[in-house]
Amino acid sequence: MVDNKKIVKLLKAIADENRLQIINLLSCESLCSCHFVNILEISQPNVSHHLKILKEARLIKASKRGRWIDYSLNEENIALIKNELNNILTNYEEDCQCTKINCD
Amino acid sequence: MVDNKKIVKLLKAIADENRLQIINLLSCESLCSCHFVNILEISQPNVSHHLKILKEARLIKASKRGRWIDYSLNEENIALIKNELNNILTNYEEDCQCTKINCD
DNA sequence: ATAATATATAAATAGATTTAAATATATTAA
DNA sequence: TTAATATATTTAAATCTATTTATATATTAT
Repeated sequence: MVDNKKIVKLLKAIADENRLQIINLLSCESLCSCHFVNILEISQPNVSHHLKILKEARLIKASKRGRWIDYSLNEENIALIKNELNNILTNYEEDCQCTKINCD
Repeated sequence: MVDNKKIVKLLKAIADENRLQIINLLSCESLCSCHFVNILEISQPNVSHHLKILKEARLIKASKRGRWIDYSLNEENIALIKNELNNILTNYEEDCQCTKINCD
């Protein structure tokens, strides 16, 4: 049986328009927080909050560059999620918990 | 650019422990609503609510059998969804929206 | 027809998440 | 050292989601 709690946390991390767009934007270049404020047109503390959720889910990583913090995708972990999503959406015999119970 | 709104709705549909377990259970057999009440140990209206969300996301389909309604995975649609999710989490050149903007 | 059962819907509430406003911290520039 | 800038944190408000309770609808069995 899959560890649903952990997967749900990961899924919740990407199940948000702003955070999904952050991931999309980071898929071609690393960016610092200020760019998300401009591009997503949401407040700076809000961006900071979404970045924190993505960081905690280990979907992105941060690296300090002077005054700025560059964010980039955590590719390995994103590959993991991709696998997990595939598993969830794929009929795996070993996960089968058939009840073989009748309704009445 | 990917249609984030639609995808977020899908992700939100699976980003829930009860709904994820419903999908797990349906991966080996179709089941009627009463089974989820027993297995997930949540109220009948609550099960009904979660099934509705999964139906709206077209992840499951319902088929009436007398007094009962059998739920099963919407396999074709799940295959589609899997592709879309893979695209989001994969660095695709054509989706690149590089800003090439400097911080200061 | 009536009772029993499976599921759905509506309304109310509880819980969680998102956002905004204010403030704090850290770094650099003057 | 002081001012400016980038980011984080805290708190409160707003919004969204999940759950419960009560009720409705549909189907079957009696």
